[in-house]
Amino acid sequence: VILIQSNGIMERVMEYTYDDDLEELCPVCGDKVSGYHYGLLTCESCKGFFKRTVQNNKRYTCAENQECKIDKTQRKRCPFCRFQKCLNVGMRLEDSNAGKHLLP
DNA sequence: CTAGCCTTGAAC
DNA sequence: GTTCAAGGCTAG
Repeated sequence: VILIQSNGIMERVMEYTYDDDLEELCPVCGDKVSGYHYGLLTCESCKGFFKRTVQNNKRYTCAENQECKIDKTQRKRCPFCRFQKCLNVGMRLEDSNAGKHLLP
């Protein structure tokens, strides 16, 4: 946790100490992030994908053992595991008051 | 179905 | 008035 103070008042709080990833890639697919989406930094693809999936109650099935490695190439092959990973990294459609900057 | 751009709303 | 993120729309 990093605290940046200015004039003795806390302005911003950084949480989540990622060690390998620089905060510029999706934790899901590894594409370039476009900003904060659903509680964390994701790319436009995952934003749209997650939206489509959750909002329309999409139902995917994994042909394998639900252990697919999700990267920029395989993410299209297994939407099920992609979605699993989205959930696993902490994406939430509504109310994801987690690692945002300062919102009520 | 995927993914980028555009639009809209809320917070600041 | 500006910025950020959610949502929508469309082309491939």
